[in-house]
Amino acid sequence: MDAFYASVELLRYPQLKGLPVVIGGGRRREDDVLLQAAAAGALDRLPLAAFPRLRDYVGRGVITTATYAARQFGVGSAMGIMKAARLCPDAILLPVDFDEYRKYSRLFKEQILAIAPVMENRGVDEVYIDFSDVPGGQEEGGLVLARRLQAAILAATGLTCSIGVAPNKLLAKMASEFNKPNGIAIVGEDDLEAKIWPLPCRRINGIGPRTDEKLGQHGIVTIADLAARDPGWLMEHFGRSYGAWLHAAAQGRDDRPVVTASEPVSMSRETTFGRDLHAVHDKAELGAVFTRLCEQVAADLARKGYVGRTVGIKLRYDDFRSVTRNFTADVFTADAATIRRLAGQCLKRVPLDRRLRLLGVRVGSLARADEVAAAGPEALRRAQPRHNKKAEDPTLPLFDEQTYP
DNA sequence: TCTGGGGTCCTAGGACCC
DNA sequence: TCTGGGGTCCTAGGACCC
Repeated sequence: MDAFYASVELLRYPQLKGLPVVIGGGRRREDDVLLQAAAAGALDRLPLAAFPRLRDYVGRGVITTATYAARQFGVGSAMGIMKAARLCPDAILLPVDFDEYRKYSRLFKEQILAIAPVMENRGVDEVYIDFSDVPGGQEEGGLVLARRLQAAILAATGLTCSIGVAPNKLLAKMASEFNKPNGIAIVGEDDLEAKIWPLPCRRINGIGPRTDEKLGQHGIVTIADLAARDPGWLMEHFGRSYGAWLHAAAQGRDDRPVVTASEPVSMSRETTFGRDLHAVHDKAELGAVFTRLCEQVAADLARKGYVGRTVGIKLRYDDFRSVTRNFTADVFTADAATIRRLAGQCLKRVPLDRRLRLLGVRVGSLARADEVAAAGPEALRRAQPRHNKKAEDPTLPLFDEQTYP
């Protein structure tokens, strides 16, 4: 979807069309004007002067989406809002509204599923679709079907999207970037040299800033540069597995299937504080946040019907270094108090001499709650407990009577 | 003026088992 | 006195993605 969050906001605030608008940060007191207008049902009549501006922002947020008009100023996603405010102080800043984006996410995916049922979710605004067995999917190299999808999505949501059609996911993803916004690009096996190789390596989905930097140090800038390297050399410098993948990706090779269903591996909640907190000095505040995060993860697990046996914490110090601690128990849980107690044990294993800017709680090793319950309480315990010194702590419960009363 | 939140996958080393 | 091979599970950190 094109500039998805921003485009969804423009549906509510059509008067912002064409203006530099960015989405980011949390809701602030200054944003109450938007809430009041929403309550009055007058969002589309709200005068421009009433909207919060980037220059008014105080805090630690980042930009999640910028309209194309805002991008003209060099403002882009993942950029700190304070930095963006210097580039374009007059840009309108709207708070993120995930519920609204999820609503439109469901809408556009419904449209796709009705036409092409083999669809893989890649987050709230992106999917892979297998055209292979869709009637007409091969017409004009996929162009006909792509147009049909765009039309259906626009009619149902008022939103535009960009589609890349290619023999595999790797190339389709790159192709989808070629004609944004509201574009279609078709890339075949024969187009590799002309359309893919001239691109910078960073455009490959799976090459991030770190790898790009390292490639650059070896004089590898474009995908053509990468394709020209010996696979053995790549494996030496980037590891057996990643090196082999880099080689294959540069040749446009990718045999990953379109995966239509998947189970979550973990669920987590984390928060960055308005100011850095000290473990001793701000103990009460920190403890309250910690408890709330555990309650939120527990609620997420319950709502989605999962239990987990690995509880972990993440914290980020004022110097931005992060550490994590995990603990895998013998029983599955979705209970906030149990999660809080296990996470608390994790917290004791981490140095707390610096101020903290972020705290997070995670539950992993997930299983479906109904399946675990059906297996019976005895099955909750692992048949043969692994050696895990912390798991042998006699103060820890053998059975989670909160989750399985 | 620093740098969100929610995820996945991979790696490397240690513990343990057969 | 020296020291297997294959495997699983767990932890911590890191790269990457949306």
